[in-house]
Amino acid sequence: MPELPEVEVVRRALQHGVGRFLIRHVEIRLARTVAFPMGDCAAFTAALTGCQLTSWRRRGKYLLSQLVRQGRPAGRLGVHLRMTGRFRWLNGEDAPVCPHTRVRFLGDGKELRFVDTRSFGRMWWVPPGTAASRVITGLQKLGPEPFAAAFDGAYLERRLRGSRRPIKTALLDQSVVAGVGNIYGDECLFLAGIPPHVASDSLSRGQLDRLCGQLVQVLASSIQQGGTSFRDFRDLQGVNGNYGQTAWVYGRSGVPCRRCGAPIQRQVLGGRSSHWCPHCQREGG
DNA sequence: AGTACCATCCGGCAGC
DNA sequence: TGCTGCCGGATGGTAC
Repeated sequence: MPELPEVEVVRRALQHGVGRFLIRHVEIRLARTVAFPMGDCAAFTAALTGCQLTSWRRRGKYLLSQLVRQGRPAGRLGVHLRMTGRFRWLNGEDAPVCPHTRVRFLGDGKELRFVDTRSFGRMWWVPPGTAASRVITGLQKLGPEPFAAAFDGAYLERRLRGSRRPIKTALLDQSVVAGVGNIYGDECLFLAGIPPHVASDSLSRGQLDRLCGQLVQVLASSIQQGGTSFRDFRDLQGVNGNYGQTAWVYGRSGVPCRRCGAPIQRQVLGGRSSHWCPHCQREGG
């Protein structure tokens, strides 16, 4: 369930908190976690042993770290947290290895640990000189970053022209815009006053402008809060968030809208549950 | 081509 | 208390 803001918060913590520790040993406790080289834990382990994880960048919900061995580029490490994946940074301290520990990067009394309850999270080693998208296929059809200048109402109008599918389904489509999941999809539709079920191509330019604006705002504010707007999120120290942000509609079906008191509706769209206020989100509104 | 729909992966948890 | 079914990102397949 980490979406763009949570992944960005993790990226920043990895970038600034973990630093360049030297990986002396890699322990893969669940082989399935390694998506490339698929089924070859030894190759993955060999590729990362002796490396430092230097800069971390984010694309959509993917994390990419530059690997450096003895001062030379040694490929990259890609990570997708999926729903329950999280990193734990152990700087000298001891922590029992829980049963959901999937991968351990160890070195000099420090450890970067990947813990993933439902084990859907994935890691890829991108060999030097290889385009990341050749190994991490999900990167290929990723749409623009919400914070990119190219993402605006005009872009959405163009991209969604002729599409009859619900706007909520389009928002979750990573090829339309990268990084939006169910929570922020519902929240930005509420903030923009648009019901989730309306056909994508029936929205006016003004509505699409508003939708873009609200999406950018809600993502930015969540990053600012530390990405703690959803209950399972933990920082690198394993500490649960401060619930800085409360959802307007997500997960609130049946309870009164925080703004107008009308009962929040729930509807399945594209196989995913959507939550919305029938009063604050009206067609044409 | 665009889209809908399904199963898959997995464990926590709500509801009976 | 113990079972069943729901839930969810992304992918890959089928079907229209």
